[in-house]
Amino acid sequence: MSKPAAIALIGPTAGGKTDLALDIARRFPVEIVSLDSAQVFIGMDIGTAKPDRDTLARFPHHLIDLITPEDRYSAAQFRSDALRVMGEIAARGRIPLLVGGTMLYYKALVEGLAELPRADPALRAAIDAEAAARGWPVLHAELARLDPATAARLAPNDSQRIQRALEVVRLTGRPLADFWSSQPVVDLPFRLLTIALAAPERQVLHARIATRFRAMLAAGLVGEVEALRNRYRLDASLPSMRCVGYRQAWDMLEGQLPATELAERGIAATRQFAKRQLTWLRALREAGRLDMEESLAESATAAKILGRIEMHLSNRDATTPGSTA
RNA sequence: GGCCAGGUAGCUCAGUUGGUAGAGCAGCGGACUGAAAAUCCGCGUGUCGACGGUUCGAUUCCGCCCCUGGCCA
Repeated sequence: MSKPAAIALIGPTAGGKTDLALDIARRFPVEIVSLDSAQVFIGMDIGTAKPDRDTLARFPHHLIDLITPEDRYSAAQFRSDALRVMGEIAARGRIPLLVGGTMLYYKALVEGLAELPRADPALRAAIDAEAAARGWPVLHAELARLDPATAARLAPNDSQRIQRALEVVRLTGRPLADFWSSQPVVDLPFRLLTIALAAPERQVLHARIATRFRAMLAAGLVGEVEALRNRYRLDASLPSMRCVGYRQAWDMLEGQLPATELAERGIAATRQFAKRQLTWLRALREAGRLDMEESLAESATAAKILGRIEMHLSNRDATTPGSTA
């Protein structure tokens, strides 16, 4: 019994993933599954570079527009949603094509996660209040008593991870490492072909990022954020409003950022985001996770990738070539 | 043309009572298990505008020149 095929197309922002995904969708019986932590938000369209209505009508995307910007999503939620949706697609006789740049989600899907308690908003609020009063290093010191191993690998100012580690240990009485060591080894129920769309030269990537962000502003990004502020109860600490572009537009609307600096700040934030994605990509390459790594700089690249996908799809089970379907 | 204030890292600037200089931002590298487009860690040699002079030694003092901004003609 061979596993169904699936494809993942990952790469840095502004790298050309979307266009290539549509090429693939025209050629093969795939359904696109978004691998993107920002496109899950309803109403956040311009700044997350969601495909337009016509494109979405022709090529339905899964796992976009799942929650409002008031709500929170997570890697664990993604993993469970993605596995469900991928199973449904395969049951229809089609092939899931994951497309996006949220590398933690990719990793969570492929490697799985420990069986940890989910986020507890009340506890997090309490921890935030403590941190505001005493500072994160103090909480880091507290963590060192409750979960020394985790505290040792976290910096005293790593607010988010200190908070999470404290949350887990206060909720369960067990340190994080405990959960990690009993984490089940994942056997992904798909034959996954992972294609990394490598960034072009840094200069070229930066130019593309600048052009794209200016286009977002021209398309009304600030108006989009204003409309969201009017419609929902939002604040600057929400994950939605911390997304690249949205954070800067928010700051401008709050009078914290001069309008003349919006473009520059948004572009810089996007570059920094892309750089972190590239660090992930290098780590994934070194871990042997990438089946193929191509740059769109060459005109022949798309054809090469399509060819590789064709091979992957015709190969019913690469690990046991002799098996019958 | 005269006077004043400046010319120091990619940008904005600090500083050196003369011993060749450091912040923020940007950039680069890294980490990453329910917020991940998040969060955090590390990395600072640059003709100190040019040319002369004084000095053991000048980015610092002096002279002259160039450039920028402002004011006055």
